Amino acid sequence: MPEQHDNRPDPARGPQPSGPDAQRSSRDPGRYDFAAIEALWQKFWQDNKTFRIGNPGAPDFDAGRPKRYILDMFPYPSGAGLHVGHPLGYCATDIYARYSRMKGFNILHPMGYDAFGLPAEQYAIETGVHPAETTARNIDNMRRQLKLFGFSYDWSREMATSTPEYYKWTQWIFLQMFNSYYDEAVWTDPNGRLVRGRARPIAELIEQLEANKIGVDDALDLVRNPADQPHRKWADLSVSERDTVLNRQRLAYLDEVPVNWCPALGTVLANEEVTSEGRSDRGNHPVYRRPLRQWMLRITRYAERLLEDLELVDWPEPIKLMQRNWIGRSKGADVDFAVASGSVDAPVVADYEAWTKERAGRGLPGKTEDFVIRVYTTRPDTLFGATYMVLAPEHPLVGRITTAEQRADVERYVETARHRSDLDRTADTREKTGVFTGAYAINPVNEQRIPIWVADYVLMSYGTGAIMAVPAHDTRDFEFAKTFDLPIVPVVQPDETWLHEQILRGAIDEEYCRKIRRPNFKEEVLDSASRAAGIVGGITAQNASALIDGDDSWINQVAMPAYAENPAVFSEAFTGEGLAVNSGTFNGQTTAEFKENITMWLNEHGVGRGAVNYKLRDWVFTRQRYWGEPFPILHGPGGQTRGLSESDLPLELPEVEDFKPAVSHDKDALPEPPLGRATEWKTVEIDGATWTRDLNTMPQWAGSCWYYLRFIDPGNAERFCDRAAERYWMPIDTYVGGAEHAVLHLMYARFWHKVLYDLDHVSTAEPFTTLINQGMIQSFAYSDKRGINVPVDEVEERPDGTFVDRRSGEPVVQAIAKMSKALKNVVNPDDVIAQFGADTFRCYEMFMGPLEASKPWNTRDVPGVHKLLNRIWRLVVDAGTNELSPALSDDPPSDEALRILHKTIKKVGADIEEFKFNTAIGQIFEFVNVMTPLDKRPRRVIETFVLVVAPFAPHLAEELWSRLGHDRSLAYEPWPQYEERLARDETVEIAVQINGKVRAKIMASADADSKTLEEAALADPKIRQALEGKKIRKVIAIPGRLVNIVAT
RNA sequence: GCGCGAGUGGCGGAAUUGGCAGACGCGCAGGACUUAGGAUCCUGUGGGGAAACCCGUCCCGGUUCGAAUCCGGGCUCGCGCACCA
Repeated sequence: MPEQHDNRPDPARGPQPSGPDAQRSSRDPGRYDFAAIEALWQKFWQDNKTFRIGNPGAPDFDAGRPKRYILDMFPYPSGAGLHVGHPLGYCATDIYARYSRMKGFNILHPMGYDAFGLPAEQYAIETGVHPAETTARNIDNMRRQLKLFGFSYDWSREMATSTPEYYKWTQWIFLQMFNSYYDEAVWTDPNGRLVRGRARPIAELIEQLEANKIGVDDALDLVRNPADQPHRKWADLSVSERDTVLNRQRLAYLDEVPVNWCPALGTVLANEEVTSEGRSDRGNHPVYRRPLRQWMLRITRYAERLLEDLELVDWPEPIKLMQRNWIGRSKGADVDFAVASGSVDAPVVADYEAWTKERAGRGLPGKTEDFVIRVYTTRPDTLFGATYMVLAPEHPLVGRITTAEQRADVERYVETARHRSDLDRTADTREKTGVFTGAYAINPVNEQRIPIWVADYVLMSYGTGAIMAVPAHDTRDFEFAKTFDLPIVPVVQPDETWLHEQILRGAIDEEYCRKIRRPNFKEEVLDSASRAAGIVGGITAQNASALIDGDDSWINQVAMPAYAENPAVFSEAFTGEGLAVNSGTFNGQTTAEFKENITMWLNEHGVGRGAVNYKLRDWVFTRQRYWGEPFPILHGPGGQTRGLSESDLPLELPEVEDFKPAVSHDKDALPEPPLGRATEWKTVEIDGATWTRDLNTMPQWAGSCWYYLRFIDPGNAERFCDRAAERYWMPIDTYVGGAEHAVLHLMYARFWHKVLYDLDHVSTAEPFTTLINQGMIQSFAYSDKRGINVPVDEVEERPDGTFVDRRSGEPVVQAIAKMSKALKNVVNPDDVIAQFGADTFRCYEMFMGPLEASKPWNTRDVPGVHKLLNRIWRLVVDAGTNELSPALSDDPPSDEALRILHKTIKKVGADIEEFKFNTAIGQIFEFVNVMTPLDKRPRRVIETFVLVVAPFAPHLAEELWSRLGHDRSLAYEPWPQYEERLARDETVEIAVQINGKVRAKIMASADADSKTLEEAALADPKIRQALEGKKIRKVIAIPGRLVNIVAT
């Protein structure tokens, strides 16, 4: 707890207003001079370090108090500064923090800057100004703006991710990942939960390798049980082989992954930056998909835990759902398909019978043989319907199994696919393309030879990059099979409702019917359906309803046979569940039974097993940029990698003259990132050998993955943060930010946190207990009849509610949109504060509506809130004299005054706890509405009310508190208590309904029971009149609410 | 296409989660005080009707004594994912 703040500012000595206001102030000495008041108190808070908080162990720190860690998502210091959207969340957390302080919590409420990033670098490329310089300037401006709002941050903890003191620890955490592997064993975590798998120091793995408890196979993958499997010993491996083995286990590892490479821009582009023509969004240069050696983070190992632990946090359900979808867990089976003998020159299963015999009883091998295609499916129950296979164009087997006759076609196809961007491949058109490889595989369940195709609708990045195609029951396979005339065998009986709907919707593929020379198929089906249902004249609008309501036998007589004969005549595949058909001994089983049984069968025969898959991919962690954290890594002469030791951190960003990426017109040229120009920095001599530094930088997410930990102990030079302080402050109780970070930032930060947790560096499994997403602040935008945007401040509303361009008088139309320069509807917080003050800004944004909702800024509404603050001011200060208002009275407060006060304390407190600030301010309005007309205002009531207002309008509240005679800041005054008895009305109005319609209102005591209410209601003259001649059937009386009389 | 969320006066939004729809604010109308007001204060303000009353929470249907709220179907808007096998 900070010590008492006793330097009470004297308002008379505070900054004196000047300019046009000064004149008015001489006539209105006691007016609400927000500018002076806000400057005064901001200086006071700063001088007195009012909001500074220590850590456990500090002399003035009371560790006995409960804590709240209240955090905003920190901003990127852009050149444009804060827009009105930023402070929305900041105001909310500040109100909550100020309130919580008054409630007696120790509050950690810090602010900083996510300062590495592209805009500063882009600016440097264009102007030559160093990003550090731009960033520092932008931070200064943003700090200035943040301070204008009077946020109660502990500014001593301010920091930026781009300083070496900070990124030293970003690099350190990266090294933790580099020096760790994922051990799959189940363990009990420090919180007593059973968890499968955790990060462990890679030194532990090396120990086991050295002790020969773990071996290595020919492909340099781990052999877990070297006792009964052939393997190589660690001692016999070369340096680079060892490096490869470890690289495959590290949580931060190097891998060749396909990226969008633009040689002309000298950089990798995100999918979003590539046009559908496969060219760069900026500059229209060609883009190639090429494998590039990248740093990767093995987040996929954490997929299950990231999914499961969503149960531990209190987040908005939609955000949890987005994370679940992003992780994309699915359950199914891996199945091995042997490439058929004689179909290709490559090694194949010469003797399928012997091969199956050999596999039976042994389980699925960890790795596939050369001549085996492994697929993943969520529907192993449809295996009998797998009539062909598809490999992704990038699948390594494509080149090997393609027959000589098909080679030219396949190669051409693969090359085209390489040039299509991911975006294009997944674009809406989705026309199915593909080429037959000439090879066949054997379906393990029925030993049928099925053709193997290459098609780009199969993605190398999901599952195994190969699928078994079941055209009858998968939408994509269905389309593909129809395009290329592949057989479609139904193996799941569609349910009647589905068939019913297909026929009635006329979902029959007429084009396909013409193709198979049955052009009248649709009519045939519909006719016989109608006939079976006893309807004459085919299916018309009237007859359709007869079909719906009538006899369903036509489904079994007509639709089922039509489907069984050829499912392709329908427009859609049946992808639902149902009973198995055409599936040998499995016929008749339900989908669920079948899945279970076939998985067992596959297991027994050594051709498959149950499997779980995730959409989540490992995180590409490399950027070919300058303005980011350098990797603390050295590359050796033999291609081996080594991490810097902790004592060599931070590895500082070198100075370079030119920030432009190296540009080339050779698509195969290797990129040289800007760091390559730091010739001195680039290389290091170790024992006579030359090692090279990694020339890439980390992505912008890196710094924000752990900043919340640094806030706990930002000055610590020995550790990323003090252990005891971490244990006290973590987890973050309340985290507020935009929903745009629902997936990436929040997922990445949770991942890093779990790694640190596994390695015993932090004490909680999850970093963010409660998450709140503030909505977007939109703005009205106006456009004239030519569609040209008209600046907001040039638009005038006319009495009839229409809008005109003030300059031309032409009508304009109003729309609600994001704020943007192009729409000329940006609102600058600096302007609003200058005109109305920070307290007004804070209250206005909170009053706009629910925090989570997107809502339009409407400058017209701001004066209303300003007026509220003005009225509060005048409850205390006399406008004419600048003295305390003569209406303030020391007489005992009236019941009315007490009731509104206690109601207000109760409502505002409850609303703040629930982040419902809009209704809290509504209640403050009500208090002022009741208090204003009173000619005697009880001083104690007003004083208490000032405390209630303080979290929302802290400058105003401090000033009034001070004028009311208090000599210390109210920041740590206890939040007032309310008495339930006083917060309740004694008598309430009760609505009396007859048959649900209000017919009368009666006054009753608030705690009158049902019986009393019923009697009072029936005694009411209006009710008696309305009930005349009617019989009362029932009376429902809800105490405190209403009475409903049911009468006929 | 799949998933999620939301539709309430002229506008922003309330409604104890099934109990008087429209709290509070803006805007608008009228009034008071003022040399003046973009200040302040008071009154009114969902629609229709002279009134008694009637109609009203996107639309249609249902459950219930009672529905903005729950259920079924549909429409519109916003967001997320998008050939994930």
